[in-house]
Amino acid sequence: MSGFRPVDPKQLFPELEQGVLERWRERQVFDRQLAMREGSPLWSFYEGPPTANGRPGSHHVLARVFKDIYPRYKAMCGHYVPRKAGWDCHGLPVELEVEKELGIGSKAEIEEYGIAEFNARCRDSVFRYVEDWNKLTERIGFWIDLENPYVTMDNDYIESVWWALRKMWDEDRLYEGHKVVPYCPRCGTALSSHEVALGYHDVEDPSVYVRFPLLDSGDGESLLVWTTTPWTLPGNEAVAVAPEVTYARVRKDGEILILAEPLVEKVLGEGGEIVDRIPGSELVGRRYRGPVFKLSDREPGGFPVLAGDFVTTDDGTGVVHIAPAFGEDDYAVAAANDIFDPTQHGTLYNPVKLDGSFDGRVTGFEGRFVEDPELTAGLIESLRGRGLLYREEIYEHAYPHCWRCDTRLLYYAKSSWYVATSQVKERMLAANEEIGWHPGHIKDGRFGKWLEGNVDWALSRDRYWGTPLPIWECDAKDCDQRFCAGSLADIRERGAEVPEDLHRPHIDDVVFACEAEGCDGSMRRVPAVIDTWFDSGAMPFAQFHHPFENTEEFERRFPADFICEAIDQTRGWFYTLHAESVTLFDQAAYRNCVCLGLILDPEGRKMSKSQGNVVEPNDVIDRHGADAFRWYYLTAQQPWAGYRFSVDTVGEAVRQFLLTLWNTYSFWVLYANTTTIVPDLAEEFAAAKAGLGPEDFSGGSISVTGAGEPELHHYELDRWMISRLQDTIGSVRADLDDFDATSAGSAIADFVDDLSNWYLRLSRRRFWEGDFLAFLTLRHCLVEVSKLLAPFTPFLSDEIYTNLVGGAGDEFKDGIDSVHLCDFPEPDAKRRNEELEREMEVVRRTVELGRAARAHGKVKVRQPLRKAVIVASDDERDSIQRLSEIVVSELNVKELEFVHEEGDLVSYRVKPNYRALGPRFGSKMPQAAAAVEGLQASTVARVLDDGGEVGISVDGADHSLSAEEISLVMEPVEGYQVEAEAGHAVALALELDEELQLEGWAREIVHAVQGARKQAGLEVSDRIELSLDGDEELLEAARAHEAYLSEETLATTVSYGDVADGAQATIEGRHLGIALERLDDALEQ
RNA sequence: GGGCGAUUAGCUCAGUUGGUUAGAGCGCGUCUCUGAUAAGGACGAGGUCCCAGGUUCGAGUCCUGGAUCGCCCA
Repeated sequence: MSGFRPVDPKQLFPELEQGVLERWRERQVFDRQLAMREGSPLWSFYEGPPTANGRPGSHHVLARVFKDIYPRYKAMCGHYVPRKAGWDCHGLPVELEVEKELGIGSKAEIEEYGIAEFNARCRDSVFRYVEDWNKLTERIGFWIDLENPYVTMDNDYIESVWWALRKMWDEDRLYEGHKVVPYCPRCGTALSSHEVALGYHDVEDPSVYVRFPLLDSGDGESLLVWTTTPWTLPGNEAVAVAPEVTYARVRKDGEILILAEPLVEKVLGEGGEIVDRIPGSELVGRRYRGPVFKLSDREPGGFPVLAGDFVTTDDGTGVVHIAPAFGEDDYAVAAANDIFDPTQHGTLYNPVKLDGSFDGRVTGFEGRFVEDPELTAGLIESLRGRGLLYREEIYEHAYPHCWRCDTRLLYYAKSSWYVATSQVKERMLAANEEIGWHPGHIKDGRFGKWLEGNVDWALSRDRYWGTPLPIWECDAKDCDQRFCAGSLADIRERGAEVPEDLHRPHIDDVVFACEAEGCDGSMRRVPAVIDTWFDSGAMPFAQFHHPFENTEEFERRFPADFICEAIDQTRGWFYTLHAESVTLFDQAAYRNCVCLGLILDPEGRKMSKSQGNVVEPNDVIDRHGADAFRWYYLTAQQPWAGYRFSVDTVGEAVRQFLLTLWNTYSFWVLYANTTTIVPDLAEEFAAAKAGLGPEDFSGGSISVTGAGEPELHHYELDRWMISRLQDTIGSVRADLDDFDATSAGSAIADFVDDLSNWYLRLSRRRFWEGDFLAFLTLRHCLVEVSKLLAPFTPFLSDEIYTNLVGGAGDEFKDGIDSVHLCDFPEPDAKRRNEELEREMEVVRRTVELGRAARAHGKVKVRQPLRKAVIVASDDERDSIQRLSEIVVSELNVKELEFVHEEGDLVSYRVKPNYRALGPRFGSKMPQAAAAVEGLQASTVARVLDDGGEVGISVDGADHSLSAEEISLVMEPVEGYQVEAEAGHAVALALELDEELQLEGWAREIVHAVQGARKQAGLEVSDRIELSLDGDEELLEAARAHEAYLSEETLATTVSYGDVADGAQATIEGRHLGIALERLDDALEQ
């Protein structure tokens, strides 16, 4: 092998990623991954279609990162994971964009402009930013098939949607209802409940208390009525009271007001006198003077008081004004009391036109828009002028607005087409039980509760750019013939031409003769389009044009194994998929759903354009790279918790993890490239000696070595690292199987930290000495980590993999030239050694304590010390002794001494093991604990050591305790310079003799010379001629350790006392002059 | 008004069936290491685990009530 691509330790990741992207394109890695897994068990992913008529933002990156990681993981685990992109095309947002461009704002203007041209513009605008989307998608490494996306406006897609509607029609699940619905007067269309849910804002409305004078009452009594929507008063036709509630006749300021008794004080305040109490039922049937406002077609007269079970005394007055056209309860109670006939058109009194303005009947307010504050003021003024206004106040409440155009919604009686989802509510709830929600509380919480409150889906929209509702009605007066098309063939069968474009207005031109007996009417399409959400919920089958073709493909991929969107889709896509799937196929559409939280700015505010706190994804990527962006999202916290996010927080993710990994990798490559190549034989020999065969190392195509042969304790370090790798692989798999990228990521980060800051730091010397086993171990770990990381950070991991396995010459023995074509690592129990991992933990803790002791004793690590005295239990002592070389060299001491019996350094303390004893002693635990702590520690130690049991007495009863129930803790005796934590301590012998002193100075000199080498710009492998001058004590130290000095600094000769001009150093106040010359230079002279 | 979630160090977050010294990273201060060096390590300061009750031998963890924030609904 011809070495490895040199690695720049200061590599800019965004640049690197461009190169990797290029390589993926050239080698067609994504296509090959798919091809390679074809025929394997399919793992199905559904892409929730975004709309490409806006630019993608950071929150889209979040979704796309999580949509990417699990499919990548499953593909590496051996599944075939096709990933089909999709685009959501229809709907109001698109229409609104076009309206804005055209400078128009009403349906009348659209129709004047022409539906054909309008929809053509919608079609064009849908993909306006698709290039931005495609670029960003590629740039962040989201692997999805953008070449063959499903497109909800395609005829094939529409035909599948029609098929679904026809199926529902055949099952009597599609019906026309006349209902009071939330209605946007600007958009001219009703909204479904999940759309309404999107648009609640807090608003301050004028609320009014209005007198409704009762007829037939001698002394001027009035019902007191409260409303927050004065514009509905012209539509008033009745009031409702709660029959069970007691109402009060209250005299105040010379008039009598009637309202619910519990509300008297709240509404009227002090000074009212209750003159009489009457049950609500007695009010029913009385009449008041109406209408409230002058109407050109209504004579003044008596309007009725009705009983309404929806009337409460929570707020208002307990007397509810009834405007049948403007409220669901109003409509129902009025219909029930024969105020109008719901089956007869025109009997419902509705003085508001579809555009939200009063019609000509509202005298004095004709043509005024009902939500206009000035109109409201005018209405209130009129009430005041006629002495009907009792009080006016500001009422703050949440009121629904149109989720797109922000117009206040009206509740308005309209006819609309519905899907009877409430019929399948129980089945939806049952299917929900099968879904794995992440986080889990969505199932019974937000989603489950939403399903329990299910109401029928208002499907139709009186708009233009959407899937046309495929229902035709006969236009003859008395004919109720209707027809729902479930395919293009259905239309052709009736002798009509199918237009090339199924959208309006072309489909509106499709007219058939009525098929009813003796009817000569024409069948015309109901002009509505359907809720866009129905389109996206239809994607499981419509993306394949099922059932007209690809039915097998649909069946293979249904239901999805995994979907993922932001949590706001609970009532959006998560619901529409579920509702359609249960209605059509009686099962859930997805098996697992990951919900993502919101993206907030660093102050915790929602990111929005108007606040100016939006982070542009490309800014993040240009600065830190896509992997950093991905890594941040994947590991910063549980994704559903939301993110406090800025360009800088992503930078932290880079420094902490990616750079650590990169440094480790670049270290390996640096030394691998400066090391000579030797036969594979030696490599195998060494590996065998370490208990590891060549099969234990991935790749296998490299051979590196040098002069050094590993020492025994190095094998332990290698084995430890390999064992930690198995552990990490196991937990990463478990976490990813559980859709927990966060935990998986932190397991990898922990491993890389161990690799870099323990394994590598302790092994550096082995690398510059050319210890092949160290090279193999580190390389193996890096290669395996690159596989673990491939779903997380696909760029960096592929860069590392291709270089370490393929080398500079791209020589891939097995043809696998990308990490993304690899199998995901599997843990190998044989190579796991938990005992060793525990031992290493003890060693690391000991070293940490020793370092702390040095810091406190103010002795540099470079200064060797005679010994470290370690307090440890027997087990721990064994561990430390087995790995004593590590401790000795890390602490830079000559020897270790162990203390495990009571003595100068340590005393025992006996502690109860609460976890073990708690269940046994229960409420007697405090006494038992006291008894244990009162035991003679050294005796207990001896007895337990011999495998015996210790007796205690609690409340007169004797108990014997085993070793597991008692902790023996060693504690350092006070008064010594030691570092201690629970049960462990390390003390250092701080006295220096001459030998130690000289050795310490020698190391200082090496350090100074290394600094000079570096300053002179030498390569790490350059040999030098070295001259030293200065303090005699230092020179003596240099002479005493000359071999060590030359070896460390690669000095072929060392001379003394003739340094004219060189580097200057000061060691503990003593002067040292250093001159060095690179050997080649020296030879040339 | 209802539902769901959150509240742990200055900041961002962990905290595994309840078990007796509550952790990490960043930031700050003091050292240190250095043939990975715009990194690494040690030490230190910094916590009424939102509050109040309760259950328990024992509560950051379980229960009840409340506060604040967020989301969702009405």
